[in-house]
Amino acid sequence: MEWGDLRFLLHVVREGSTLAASRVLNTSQSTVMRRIAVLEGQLGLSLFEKRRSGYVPTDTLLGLLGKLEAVEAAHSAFESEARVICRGLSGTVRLTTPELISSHFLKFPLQQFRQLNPDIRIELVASDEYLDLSWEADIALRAGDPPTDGALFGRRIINDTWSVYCSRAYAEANGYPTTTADFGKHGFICIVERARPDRLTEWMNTHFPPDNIVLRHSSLMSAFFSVKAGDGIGICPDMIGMNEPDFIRCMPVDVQTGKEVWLLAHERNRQTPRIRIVLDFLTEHLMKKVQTMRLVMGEKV
Amino acid sequence: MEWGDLRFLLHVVREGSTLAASRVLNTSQSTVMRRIAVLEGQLGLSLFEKRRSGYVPTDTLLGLLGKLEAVEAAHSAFESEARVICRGLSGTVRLTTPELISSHFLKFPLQQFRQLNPDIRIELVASDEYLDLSWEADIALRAGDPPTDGALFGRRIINDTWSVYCSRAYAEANGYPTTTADFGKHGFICIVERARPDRLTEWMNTHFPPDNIVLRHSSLMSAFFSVKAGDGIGICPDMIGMNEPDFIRCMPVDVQTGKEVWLLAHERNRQTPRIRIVLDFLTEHLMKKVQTMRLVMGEKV
DNA sequence: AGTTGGTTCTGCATTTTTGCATAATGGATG
DNA sequence: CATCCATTATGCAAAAATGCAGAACCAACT
Repeated sequence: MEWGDLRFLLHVVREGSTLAASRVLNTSQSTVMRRIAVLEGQLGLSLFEKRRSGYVPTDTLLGLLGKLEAVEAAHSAFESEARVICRGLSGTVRLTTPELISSHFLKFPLQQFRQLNPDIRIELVASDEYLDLSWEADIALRAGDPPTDGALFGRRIINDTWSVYCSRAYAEANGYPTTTADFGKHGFICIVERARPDRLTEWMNTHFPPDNIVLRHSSLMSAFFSVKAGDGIGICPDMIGMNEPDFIRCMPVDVQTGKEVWLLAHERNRQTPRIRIVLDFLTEHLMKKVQTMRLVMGEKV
Repeated sequence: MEWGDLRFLLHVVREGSTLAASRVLNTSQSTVMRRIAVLEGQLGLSLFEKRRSGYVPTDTLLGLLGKLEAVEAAHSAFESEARVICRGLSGTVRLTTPELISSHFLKFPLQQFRQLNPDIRIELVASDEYLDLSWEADIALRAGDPPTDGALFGRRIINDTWSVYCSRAYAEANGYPTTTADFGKHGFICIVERARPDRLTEWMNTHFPPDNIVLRHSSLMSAFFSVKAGDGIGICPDMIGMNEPDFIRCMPVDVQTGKEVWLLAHERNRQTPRIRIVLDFLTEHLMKKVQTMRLVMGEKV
């Protein structure tokens, strides 16, 4: 049996047709159909009920699904491990961080790092989703709940506090509020949550006057650039807002989210020299920034 | 990455060269070499040190070996499960037993069975090696140590006692011994063990006069046919010898091997109708045979 | 009833993979 | 030193797999 046929099988089960599966597999529909046919012949089993509306898995196939998924998991584990080894051999460190932190906060320090360490190549993955630190990335700078995964190690950088900010241009033109009582005279920029609203969303819904919301953005990133453009007033993590020279901090967002910013890596990389070098550099850089912020904001961060 | 390439990789690791691996894989040496080359390109890793004496795995590849073997195991599990399902759907019962028991002891009863149960197809696998009853076979009739695998169920048929036998033709020409004191006047057929000698081998080495050993066979099967042909005197399990009309039992082999004959199946097949039918039929048949043997040999069997 | 948009399945052309034959290399042996 | 036997690696022909185009079917919609 050709092992690759099982990849075709898996995708037809998942997508429901040879056509849809061919799109995922980046091949032609007739190829998928033929590979399934060959597999059925070799196993001596009917795996699908072929209909014009698609391929419907038989009970026989459903009974094999667990084993099939285990095959996929084993291949994924192999490929993941191969990628980890490949990165190690090439002297690459893969760093993941949210979009905003990536583009706004790390660009300059990473330029510095590259000058100091030309042998270490940092591959930056900007993603608002968490990456798996056992294989998808080596280091994460992430904001969120404190980590609970015992296989990770690292340090807490700062509490993830937020404040209301506007741009200098906006303030010069309109003034800026220092209490929520002043909100009525200003325009606001909202961040629309796709997921269930969290406490920050609730705070905005409670305090931003509904009639004064001039823009709604679907991501923090786009909201940030809208505030920076002077379109209105919005909320922003202090770690970003405090370090943006064009921003004026109006007032704190008085919410206990429990979120923190952490710099993390996988336990097995604790002794990996090139990963430690990047971690130590980032830690030093970030702690200096945090000290500066503490001078301004006190112990809350 | 083409999943099938990992099969090629695994076999090259195991066989030590693309040529040897091609034999196992039933393909050409150049195909194997090219598939490895493609895989190395895709992974961005050097997997082998290519020498004229063969392919030597790199440390990189050795580090991936565990994951690679897990891929193979996952595929094996899938294929095994598919075969089990296939057998079930076709109404086949796979019965395994040693060569001698198979050809000599079961041929007639299985003919009877087929007449009584035309809907159940028995696939007989004659093998002196144990087959895995979770997937390789459904039922085993095997002689050896009592089973310890908790996943198997079945019943003990008989103690695996042995005796010295000769053919009727031999006896008519030469008489036959009833004690080891008579051995000096006869020719003997030995079974040469490949593995470490067991108690039966020791018994033969102790009692068969070295100068009187006329033939040495590498398997019980060939020794059996040699005895039957009248070439000499040899040992044989009573379960076979007692049921061979052309054999004369000279004397018992006075050795406690601890071995027994068992009829076994996997616990998960306990309620599978077609497997139960075969089990019940064989049990009945074998217990009748055993009763007959007990009349002759007493409680030792 | 006709149209639309999804699907499966098939014939044929194109592309890719495989196999064959063989050159080249290196280690073991006489 | 020559020979033998193992191997890897490569060019080219053959075989197999794939992709394309389209027929046929079916359900949903107008």
